[in-house]
Amino acid sequence: MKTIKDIAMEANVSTGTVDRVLHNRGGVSKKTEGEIKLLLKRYNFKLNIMASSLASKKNLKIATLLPDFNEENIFWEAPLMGITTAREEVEIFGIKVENFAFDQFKVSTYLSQFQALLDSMPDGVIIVPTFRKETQQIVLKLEQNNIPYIFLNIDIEGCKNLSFIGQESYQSGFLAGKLMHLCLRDECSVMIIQTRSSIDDNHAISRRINGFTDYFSDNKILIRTINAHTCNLNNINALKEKLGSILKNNPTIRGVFVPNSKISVFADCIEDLKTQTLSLIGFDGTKQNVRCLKEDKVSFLISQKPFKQGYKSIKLMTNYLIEKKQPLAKVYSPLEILTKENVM
Amino acid sequence: MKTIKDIAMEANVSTGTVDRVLHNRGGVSKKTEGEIKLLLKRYNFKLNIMASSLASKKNLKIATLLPDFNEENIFWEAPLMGITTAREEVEIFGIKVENFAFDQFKVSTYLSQFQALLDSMPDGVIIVPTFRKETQQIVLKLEQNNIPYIFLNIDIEGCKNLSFIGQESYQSGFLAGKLMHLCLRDECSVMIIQTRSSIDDNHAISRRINGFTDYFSDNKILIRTINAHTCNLNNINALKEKLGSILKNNPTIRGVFVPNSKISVFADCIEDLKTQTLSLIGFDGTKQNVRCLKEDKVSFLISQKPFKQGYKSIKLMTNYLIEKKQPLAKVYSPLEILTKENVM
DNA sequence: TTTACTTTTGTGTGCGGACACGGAAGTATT
DNA sequence: AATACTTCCGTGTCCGCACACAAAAGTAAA
Repeated sequence: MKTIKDIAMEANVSTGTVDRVLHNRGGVSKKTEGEIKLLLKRYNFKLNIMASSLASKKNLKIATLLPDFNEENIFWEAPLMGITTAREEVEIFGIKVENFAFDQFKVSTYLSQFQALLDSMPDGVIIVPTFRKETQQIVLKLEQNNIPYIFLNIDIEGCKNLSFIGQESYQSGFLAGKLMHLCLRDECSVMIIQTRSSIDDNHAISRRINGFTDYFSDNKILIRTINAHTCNLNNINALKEKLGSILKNNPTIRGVFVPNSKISVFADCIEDLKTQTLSLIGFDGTKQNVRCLKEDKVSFLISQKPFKQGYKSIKLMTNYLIEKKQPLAKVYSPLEILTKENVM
Repeated sequence: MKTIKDIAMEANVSTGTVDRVLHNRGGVSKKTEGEIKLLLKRYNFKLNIMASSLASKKNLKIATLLPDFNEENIFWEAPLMGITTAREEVEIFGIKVENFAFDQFKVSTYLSQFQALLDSMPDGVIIVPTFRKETQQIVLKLEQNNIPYIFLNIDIEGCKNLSFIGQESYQSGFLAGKLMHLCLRDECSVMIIQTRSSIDDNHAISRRINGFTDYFSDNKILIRTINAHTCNLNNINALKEKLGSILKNNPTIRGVFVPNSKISVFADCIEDLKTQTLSLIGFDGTKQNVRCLKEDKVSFLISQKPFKQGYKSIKLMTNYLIEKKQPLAKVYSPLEILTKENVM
């Protein structure tokens, strides 16, 4: 492994000059710069990251902006854990990670937390762009400050984000269709439960539904889908009543598809109704969902490995900040199929 | 973050003494050693790996012993790629990785390649213990030389291996049973194809079969299983003939279960036979198997993420060698379900 | 040619730790 | 008390790089 000193000797210059070329610090004549770059290429020179980050002592900071989580909405815990794991791995490179959390039901907190984030002067930002319009303003400020940013979990087109890390929504719905089809016998109908709330405003949910229904039409499988719209997930009794009446009015329903991460709520409701046997398919391996899987209330979950996504976001940003490694524009997580027999 | 210097100052000793304590180099009085260890604990002192490996310049070496791969048997390519990826990540820590490959059909190459490995004086070894008896001798030599070793993919009980990285075979068969059940309608039979060869001598295959059949008995599902034994996978015509006659004699067969990674071979045979529609379930996402998945010849593959396993083996060994981090005794890969809709 | 200034290059120090070496303190022997 | 050891501990150098500072070389104006 060649060192800077080696290169410098061979180019008949000092290490300082090589250093300047390596970091585009300027102040080097065209001629020597050319010679040095040639040698660098010839030997495929790689900086020794250990020595480099040891010497630099520059403290880079990555800031994250994620929805917060609580008992009811535990989904966002996983990405944060991934971020925390990655944080420990990169802190040795002199990289600090600071997390900001907002209430995904209150736009105002999104904006205020972003302001706090911006005030902390980060060198890179990981962001879950929950609100489309507000995100436009936000990224503008980031771009003004020349701060690179990565979208996590939710994608918004037309931004200059370094990368998007998440799921192929359409395909995940398509996969759900396949699994649902396997669970069903003969002719029957499937209920698709949609939750009307601002947070589902991102297109991911509708893309999942499209993928789901397309699976059946693409494969020429006749099936009736019944769309159920629910609003308040907290009012369990109202929910039960609503679901109960739908199931009663549609006795051919054999499958339930929930295109968001809340299937456990419905699974628990339906369990109590104890009508016909149903196959439930939903998304994300949250604790509650996994419990339902184990209790045979849910047949399949499709997970996007949120832990991994969080982890990756930090790693990619780190690689970009330290080594200027440009990540892929879209980093899609594999679609993981969870069922009773392969969880944990 | 406290440094050695900080600790030394607070203990009124020099950095050298702290260093001696940290590395158990001896030559420190009980009294001062106690004081220093107290401070180390109090501040939860962590060595700066960057500085540490930069200064040490000790070149640790990890050697691997895996079956080789070729056109017919491509499975072992994936772990090796994982190892190669990890190699790049750890070489900065001054760790070299050297790979040795043996012919999994020839015990003699296993032993001779091990000898070559041993001659290279590695500091840690990753090994796929394909042959049970010979492995007993091998690990003895490793233990004599105080070389830690990790079992990859195949587990052998009663050895002092640092860790085993692989799959829960029984559970993976059980999962296969579940998926097979989903694919089947009504009463029918399932053919289990076993390949008689010395390499399947490890218990993993039989555990998979046990898990598979247990799924049906545990869930009180009546199903008939037909065991087909094949020997030579190279003689395609003989294979076709054999499978063809079995299928003809057992017209109720609707599912085919192949408990090793060779399902593509059978899938291609059966395709040509074009008898009844069958659901095929097998293991491992090799190129050929994935092709069959895409061509709808195979319904499901259960993958053990061999790339990841290889990757992890190097990382775990590195952590052990550098930071003396003891890995878990058993590191089980999650059982990944692959189907047409979620590959790639 | 001298002076003033800009461009280009060299040098030195420190990041945190590993380890060789030498020296001080303590113990045993004569 | 002098000598010979052993035990214990401090110092200095180097690892490969970043960066501030100094110095040299080149250029332009007087």
